Amino acid sequence: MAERIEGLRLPRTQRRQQILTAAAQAFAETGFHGTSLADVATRVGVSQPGLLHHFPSKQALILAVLEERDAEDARYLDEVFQQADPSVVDWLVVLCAKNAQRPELVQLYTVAAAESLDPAHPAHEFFQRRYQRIRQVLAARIELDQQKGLIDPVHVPEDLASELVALMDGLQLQWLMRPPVDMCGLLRRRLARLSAAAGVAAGVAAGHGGDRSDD
Amino acid sequence: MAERIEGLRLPRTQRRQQILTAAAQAFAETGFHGTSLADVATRVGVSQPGLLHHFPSKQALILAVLEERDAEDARYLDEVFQQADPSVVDWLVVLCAKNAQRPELVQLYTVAAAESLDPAHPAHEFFQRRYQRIRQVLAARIELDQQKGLIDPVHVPEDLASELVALMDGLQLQWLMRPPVDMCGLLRRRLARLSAAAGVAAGVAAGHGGDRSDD
DNA sequence: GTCTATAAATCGATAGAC
DNA sequence: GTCTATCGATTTATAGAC
Repeated sequence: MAERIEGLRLPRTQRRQQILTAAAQAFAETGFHGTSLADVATRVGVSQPGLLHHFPSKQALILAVLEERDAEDARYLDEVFQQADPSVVDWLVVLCAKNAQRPELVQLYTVAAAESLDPAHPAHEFFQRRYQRIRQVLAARIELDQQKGLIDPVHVPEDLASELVALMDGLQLQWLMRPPVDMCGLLRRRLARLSAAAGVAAGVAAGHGGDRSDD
Repeated sequence: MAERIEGLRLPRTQRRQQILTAAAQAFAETGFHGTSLADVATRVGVSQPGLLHHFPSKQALILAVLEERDAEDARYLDEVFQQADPSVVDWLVVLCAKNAQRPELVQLYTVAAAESLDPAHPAHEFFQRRYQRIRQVLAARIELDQQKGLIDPVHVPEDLASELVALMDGLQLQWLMRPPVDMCGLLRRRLARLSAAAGVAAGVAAGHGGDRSDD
């Protein structure tokens, strides 16, 4: 958006938002090393030093992009689940449905997470902390769901959290490829077995199971 | 390995192997765009034009690396399962155990697959074909296992194939981070439920299930 | 807040000697 | 098969005018 108008002066926050949006797209497509500041600047319609006026370095730019998107996500999920704290299944299904509407953002995180394995990558520590945090939050929710009888108590919460995060990451990758897999459908079916099994176990009590074997 | 000896002349195939090894490490660490030919050349102990004598371009180099490693993998798996065709569970467990011994290679594929989402990436078509092929092969094996009663027939083979590939990819990513997750342990436990469930279903016949709820 | 100009380094790739 | 030399383009970042 926005045709190039040379030297047009914009309010600080507005220009910053433009830059963050353009940078997110660029980093998603070509990664950190494959993206030049000139790429981003051109998308915004600003000169490359003009871009560096708002973010002091390329490293600062990608970190700002990642943190801004995380904060945006947190706001969205807080809004959807205002009062009640949702079950793990509901939480992940809503998140996946949201992600299905923004492939660029999913690609940004897929690419950046992989790149960040390099200790010299600017987002290396960011992603290490992020994965620890996500697993912790998810494990805590799993434990709550287990107490409510929504998830089979045989699962170790931390293990199931790692598995579900892995599944989502992997499905996102294949969903971004061609032909795309049915990311949300596959996740939903996997999650349905978690709750269905616990429902059977909790509802029928112990001693005799349902007809459905397993997943 | 190999301390730098200027101008040392090596046989074609040997030098090519050196280059492929060094390039695999470099691309794994910093990705395609983040790796320079000079990086790779220095690791090998050769000049940058000397490197380009063996591979005509950077693009040709990364493609050669990826194809060579795929072929190596195929040879290894053929060797392990010489006569019998293994079950899906055995096949994936062996593959995961092998991968656990070579984090650099796992990282190469994790990073390259994510980068390759960009249509302009040299390995874009390579990875699209690769994922299609892997899912097909895995789905065919799943179908065979289902006929043998090793895997619950409720699963759509193509769907389970996508899910297992996703799980492995995602676990690899978390295994490469710190703290690392127990990649093979988590995979094994997930796979155990696939076979245990079918075992129960097949062994006890239909109509009444076991005590174990689900996964 | 945005620009032009430019520094200083590095990139992939080629030419040609040995 | 390997090198030195080099081209031409691109990179991040800074200096300073407006």
